[in-house]
Amino acid sequence: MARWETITGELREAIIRGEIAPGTTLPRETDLEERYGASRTTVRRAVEELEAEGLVEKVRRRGTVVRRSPARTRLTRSRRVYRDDIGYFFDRTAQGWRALETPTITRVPAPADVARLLGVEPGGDVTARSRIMGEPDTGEATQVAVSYLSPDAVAELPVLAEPDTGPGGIYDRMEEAGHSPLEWEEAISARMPSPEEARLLALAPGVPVLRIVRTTRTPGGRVLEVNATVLSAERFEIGYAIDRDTSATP
Amino acid sequence: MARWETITGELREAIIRGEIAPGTTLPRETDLEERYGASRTTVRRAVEELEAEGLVEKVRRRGTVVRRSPARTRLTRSRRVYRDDIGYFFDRTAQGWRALETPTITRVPAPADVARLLGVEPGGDVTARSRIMGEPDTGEATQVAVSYLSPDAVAELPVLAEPDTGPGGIYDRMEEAGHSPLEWEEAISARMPSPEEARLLALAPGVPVLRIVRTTRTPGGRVLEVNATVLSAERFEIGYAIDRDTSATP
DNA sequence: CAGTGGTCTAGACCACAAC
DNA sequence: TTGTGGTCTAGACCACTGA
Repeated sequence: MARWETITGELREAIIRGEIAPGTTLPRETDLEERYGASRTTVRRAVEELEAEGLVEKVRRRGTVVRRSPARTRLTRSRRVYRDDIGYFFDRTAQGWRALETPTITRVPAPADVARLLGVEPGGDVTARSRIMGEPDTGEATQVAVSYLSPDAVAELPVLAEPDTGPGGIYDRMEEAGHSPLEWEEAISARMPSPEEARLLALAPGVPVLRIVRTTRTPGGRVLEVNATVLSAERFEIGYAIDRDTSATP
Repeated sequence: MARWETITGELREAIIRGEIAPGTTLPRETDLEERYGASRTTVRRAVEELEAEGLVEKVRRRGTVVRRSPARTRLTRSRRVYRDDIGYFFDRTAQGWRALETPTITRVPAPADVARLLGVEPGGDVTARSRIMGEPDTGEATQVAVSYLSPDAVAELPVLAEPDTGPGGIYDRMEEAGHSPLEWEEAISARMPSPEEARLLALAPGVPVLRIVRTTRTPGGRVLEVNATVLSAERFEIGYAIDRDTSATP
């Protein structure tokens, strides 16, 4: 085992056992050098590992602070989609967030999974409607939502590529155009953020993002839109209840 | 901007644009030193960043390889729990995996969120049933599932702390003891793996894990068990369909 | 404004695995 | 076998920010 791994291990154990409490700092780097008889590089390598695991955060002039995990906000995914006068919504708990600005319309290379769903070649440009959602009061960003539009859908309904799509948004426009009732499904995964996502969402190092991909289909099964929402995995979890299939219980 | 950030940025862009194709290698470290006129430390710092983002993987004697993301397997969460002769199951697609060994019973400090659900003090020891699930053929581990048992439940039903809990497993034992029908809910989040999880699941650096936490309650709302399943976020996604609440549509 | 972490250099030897 | 990345040293100067 490398020297730095030994140091990482001892520090990690002390943190998990609570000997170094959340909010307090690890010994400063020069102290760790002395304690372990290692060079600064080695000590820093050891602490970098803890940072990548999301256990500590380095703060200039203060030291390496043991992170306290914030309580996660639960998003309760509706297993039914609801709508009100404004439009469709997919989450009973999302009412507190608002788009912080008008959607940005760009043409971007579709991510591999989105390209597959939209049926365009990987790396091909598609129209994207990007929104940053957050707390209206503080301006704090909590989610980055990008809606990738099928080229066919944009050709049929150019309004989908306008910043303002009118009452009810893109889904109402699609349904008015004869694609009613739309069908949706969602998939949840996670990955490390891009540097831009980390900046927008103010993510600490070592914090992954949850990615919710919602696919919109016509009743015939044609994909009109893929919405990818990215949010801090440290601050959010996605919950749902499970119904018992009583008919099958012996 | 630090010199290493510049290097990271250029390499990242080349990777995303496909100029350095998945499966091929970045220039070797000595070449990067020369190209950027930087020391080895600086070059390595730049590449470490790409590794932490999950974009590249370092392979000895071969070089720094651009990773190709494996296709994700979709777990379709049932919104209903089913059961057959074996017991309850929560996923229509999980049939291919089997426990690779008998459950390990240990007493471990409950993770903070689990402690909260079980109503024990943070850091307090609870009984844990740990299972490694995987491909029966290859022995490859795909999921680590730990079932944390409420102290009350173990006191009432000591069999829950036995490796073999009999036909139907712990849920059948609980229901036989009068807690029928059990109720479940799930929450999905993500985090970076512990070193042990990374080893067990053979995770590359920069790959987070999905964590599915399922809570088992009595009809009266008492929490009997919390099951935490951890799986590679790169190899799995969790999907579900969304039903339309037709009654509410105008 | 001083002390913390951040960046960078130049050089050395090691360990592993693909060739 | 040997070239790749892995580890480690000793030392220097910088930049930010909280005491």
